[in-house]
Parts: sequence; structure tokens; C-alpha cells
Amino acid sequence: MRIGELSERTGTPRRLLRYYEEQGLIVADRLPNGYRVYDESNVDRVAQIRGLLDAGLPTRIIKQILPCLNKPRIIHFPDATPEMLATLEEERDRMTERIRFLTRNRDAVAEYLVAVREKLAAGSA
Amino acid sequence: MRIGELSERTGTPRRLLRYYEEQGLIVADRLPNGYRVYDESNVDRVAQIRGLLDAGLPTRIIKQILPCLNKPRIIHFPDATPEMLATLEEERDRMTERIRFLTRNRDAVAEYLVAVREKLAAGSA
DNA sequence: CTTGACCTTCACATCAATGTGAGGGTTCGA
DNA sequence: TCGAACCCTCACATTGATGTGAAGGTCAAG
Repeated sequence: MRIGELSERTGTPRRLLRYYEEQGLIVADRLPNGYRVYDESNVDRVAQIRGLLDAGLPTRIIKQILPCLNKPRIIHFPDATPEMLATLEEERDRMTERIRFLTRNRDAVAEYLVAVREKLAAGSA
Repeated sequence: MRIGELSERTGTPRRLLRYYEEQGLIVADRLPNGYRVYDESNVDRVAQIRGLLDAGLPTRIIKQILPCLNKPRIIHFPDATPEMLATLEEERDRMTERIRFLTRNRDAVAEYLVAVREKLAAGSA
């Protein structure tokens, strides 16, 4: 498929698909006329990228961890340098931290909402 | 305490403390000479803000949910407009989504690391 | 052959979170 | 009274993720 279809199917502006490519997050083949061509796998990949971005990870980190997140559970080890592993561990811990924090705050917000609803119910009763 | 101490105790650049104030996330009293003064509660508050920022929430949303996250479990209801409640619900759901996504990916990264370690152990054995 | 819907690159704009520094007051101790 | 260590505001710079548009190539259908 070309960029327009991928854009529609992932709900991602073309501009960003090009940007992700520029950042090395996705790769596109080219038709003889220069048009980008994508295969199915890119749909999932873009979704993954967007999710990670939305989760607050910067593209340069996403670039590092993406290869470890392949669907086929065949972990193909890229040049797994020690520093890269260190980065990954850091990032894993950062994610864990984030999850903890986010969960705490989500729960607080949720509790608040419940409390407000009760208040409202009591008030209107 | 003045801005310098708060900065040190929260590990946050002064610049950002002023920025958070500008964004309405924290409030500071002023000494007669114009210096900002903070009390203890601001230390936690800043930590909270930084955590939420790090979790990917923009300041304008943080501003909305902060009032619902007070330590003393006395939920004091601000002008809880219906739209604000709607925003909060949306944000709660967004956070939940984020947590889910983040968890999945964190686990994937973690698994990857374990696999690599095993590989390395096998190789060196 | 032209029109319209694609695609390309390039480049400038924006927004939020930050960095950085200029220019200038206050306070306190040597 | 001078210097160091604070504080202030103002304002421009930067970075990452985006928006937007110009100038132009490709291609299928009328």
C-alpha cells in the first residue's frame, strides 16, 4: 500500500509517517517513481509507535526498543551491545515507574469521580 | 522556604518552578520584596506535577486533575462543572489506556532482556 | 491533453517543556 | 562598603512532535 492508505488505516497524518521514517522508526520501499510502499506489518508497527509516543517515550528510545517487540516471538538479537542493554533496562524501569505513578493517579481521579457522583446522587435524592 | 530551597528539595530547576506557577499548577506567596515563598506542601505538589508530566500529561490537564489529588482525603469540590467531570472521565480512561499499553510494552522489553541474558549465559557457559 | 488525486521534497510555523542569560534588586557577612 | 548568594522579570533559543503549504512529479480517467 502507499502512504495514503497507511495513513487512513492507522489514523496517522502522512506527515508523521514520513517523520517516523526520517527518525528510523519505520522503513518504506520505493516504487520506481519514488512513491513509498508499505506492507501490512507496518500497520501494527505504526500503532505500536503511536502508543509508545503517547506513553511518553521519545522516538530515539522507541527506535531502540522496537526491535525487541516483534510479533513473531522469535527474538532476533540485533547488535545487542552492553550499552543498549543498559538503556533498555533503564527504560524498563522508567516504564515501571511511570506505570506505578500513572496507576496511583488514575485511581485517585477515579475515586474522586465516584465521590462526586455519590455527592450528586445524595444531593438530587 | 524560597525558590532555591524548593528547587533543591524537588530537584527541579527554578525556571520550571516559575513556569509551573505561570501555568497555574502551583501558587506562591510573595515576601514584601517580591521573593516567592513556599510551604512544605509544595514539595509534594511539585513531585506530583513532575510525575504527571513525566507520565505524559500536558500542564493544562494536570491543572484540572490536581485539585482532585489532595493528600488530606477531604475531597473539596471545586466548581465541579459537568464538562470538567467529562474531561476527568476522559482523562481517567486515557490513563487507563496508557497504563495498559505501557504495561504490555514494559513486559515485552523485560522478557526480551531475560531472553538475552539467558542467551548470554548459555554462550558463556 | 487536461484534470484531479495521488505522491515527492523542502521549509517554515507552532506548541509545550525546557535552557540560558541579560539586567537588575535584596540581604548578609567580611 | 563590597562581594557573594540569593531573588526578580523579560526574552530569546532549543528540542520533539506536529501542522501547513508551496512547488512540482505521476498517473488514471474523461
